[in-house]
Amino acid sequence: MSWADRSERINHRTPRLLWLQVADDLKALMESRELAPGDKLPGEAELAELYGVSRDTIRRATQELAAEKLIVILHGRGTFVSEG
Amino acid sequence: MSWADRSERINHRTPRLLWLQVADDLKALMESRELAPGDKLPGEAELAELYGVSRDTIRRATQELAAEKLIVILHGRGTFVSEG
DNA sequence: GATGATTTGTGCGTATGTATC
DNA sequence: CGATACATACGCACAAATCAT
Repeated sequence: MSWADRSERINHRTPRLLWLQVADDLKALMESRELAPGDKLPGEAELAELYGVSRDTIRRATQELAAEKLIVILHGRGTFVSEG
Repeated sequence: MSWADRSERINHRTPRLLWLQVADDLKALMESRELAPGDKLPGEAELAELYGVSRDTIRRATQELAAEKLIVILHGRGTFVSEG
């Protein structure tokens, strides 16, 4: 997909955890197939900018998705949408 | 060692400081050699989850053990049980 | 092979807000 | 009130794995 600003997807003033909001948005992108299996996500630093949150928040979100096996995180390579 | 939940080692209802309880549990693991010299500890965030305490509490505990030279904390690398 | 850029892994320091003792 | 602790979040520095030149 073509990545543009996604900060409008994030509400900093609700009690809803930021990293959950990020995780949910990424899930929605995968469910709608805008993010397809095998696709590489932007780097953590870039995602942080796109969402307007810190890298820490991005990492919590991606680690949650990795625990759910929706994505795969590879050291030194990047983060990818799971195949199959 | 294989790290699993250690929250049962922590009693939140005693006046005993949480970080001391964590430090003592880590010491016990080292004395029993479940944690051997050179072993890498889980990251701060993971330890926080395993013990059911905050990262703040984990850091106080590890900094105490580092001051006692029982462990070595290396920026960007991790935390390791001291050799010898 | 060597070098530098990219990307994830990890720890450091700090801040805010809440709750409990 | 102050001390302790929790939860969340920010930004940074340094390390390690990988990739491109």
